[in-house]
Amino acid sequence: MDIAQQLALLKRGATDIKPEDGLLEKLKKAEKTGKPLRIKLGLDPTAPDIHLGSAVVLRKLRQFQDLGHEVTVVIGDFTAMIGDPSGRSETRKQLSRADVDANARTYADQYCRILDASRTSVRFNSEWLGSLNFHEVIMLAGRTTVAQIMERDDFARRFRENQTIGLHELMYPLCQAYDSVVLESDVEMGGSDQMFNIMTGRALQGQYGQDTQIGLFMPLLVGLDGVQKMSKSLGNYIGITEPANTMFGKVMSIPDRLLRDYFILTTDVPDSEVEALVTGAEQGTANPRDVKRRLAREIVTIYHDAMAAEAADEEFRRVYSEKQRPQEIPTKPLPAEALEQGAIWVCRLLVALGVASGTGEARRLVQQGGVQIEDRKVTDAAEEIAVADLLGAVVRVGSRRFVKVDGG
RNA sequence: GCCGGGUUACCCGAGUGGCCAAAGGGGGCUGACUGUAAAUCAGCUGCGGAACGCUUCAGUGGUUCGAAUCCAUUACCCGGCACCA
Repeated sequence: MDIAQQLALLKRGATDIKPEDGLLEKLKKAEKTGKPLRIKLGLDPTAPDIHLGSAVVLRKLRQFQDLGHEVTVVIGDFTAMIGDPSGRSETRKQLSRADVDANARTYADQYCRILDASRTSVRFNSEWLGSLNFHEVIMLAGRTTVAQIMERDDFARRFRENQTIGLHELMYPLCQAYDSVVLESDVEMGGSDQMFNIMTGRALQGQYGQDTQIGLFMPLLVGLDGVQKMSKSLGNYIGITEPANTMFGKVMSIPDRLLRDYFILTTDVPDSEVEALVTGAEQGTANPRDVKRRLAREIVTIYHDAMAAEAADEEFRRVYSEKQRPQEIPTKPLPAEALEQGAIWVCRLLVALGVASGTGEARRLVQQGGVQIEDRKVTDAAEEIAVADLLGAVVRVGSRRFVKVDGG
């Protein structure tokens, strides 16, 4: 692959590269010297679950690796004690050593599904930040100015609005920047919210007389709700370890307007093809549902395999397009009370099967016509169901929840 | 330490003595429709076998026939000021 092609590949999906022509320079340098580039990614040790959103950056790193470069993942265990002030108002809680280690292990299990482990090293930034003495810290702080640090949007805003800014928070960008100095990184990746921190790294490297890193920024992937960024805590995420069927279904539930972003950021489908697919969906020459199915298959193939994707697609069509039962239905035993009395109140049954949290909710489901027992819609919320009608029967709640009653 | 503001359901947030199980929005759930678990529209969304009852508005204790609402107090959060320099 020549350099122009490499550049095009690496630029795909990126929101920003700073400086713009820096990446080209770096690639040229690597080719000339034969030395791989060092790509750095800082990770927060608090949230170990990798989802499609966090995978956007990881997949970009993988592209670098496939081109022969080296990745260093920095676990910000030291900086976590400060808490990156970006955006959030509440101070982050401190993590114990054990928590950090446990989270890091979880990361390791997950990131190797995307990264090439042989070209990845993992470092904790407490390794070098933890041993700086106060004199060194002050000297480090002297490399920058208050005016520079206060350029950061959220600091500027908080200052303007008379909100508290801890002095230690001002040190955060400096810590992350120092990581880059220690690692002598060539490229630092991050979400678009990392702009300031990464550029501070670039400036600090210059202060230390190093070749300065460039920042490569990827957009934040919008979650299933179509509004907020994908995150575990908002529940609008697709985890990369989720079962194929779940993953497929979740992809099918994204709003149509996110199709282009998802194709570009989460799959390897070539740009030209993405464009054709998406415009087809937008102009009605292609069924958006089918375009989305294609997307879902691509994604499932990446994290499972082509066969699993095919099967998930089949299953989806079966259950949602043809309104049939899924292949596998979880089985639950018939509640004891039903056996004793020969019949059971529908609402109590739904609670016992775990599809309703209380009889109030169950009553609502029945009244709204969402409950079927063996293809018969239950309409009377007071109905008693005979045991004979229940053994081995499939209970359907809504369009996607199925439970089979144990046949005994 | 002082002064002020705050704490309401999954989340945000209205409510300042009865008409409050508590507006509105978000989220979730169900239905209709279809091109799909998209979009749109409609309903539901404290608990209970349910035109009745029960438990809720940070905790506790009061006032009152009656408290999310008034008083006292405790805890926590947010401001400001002071102390110290």
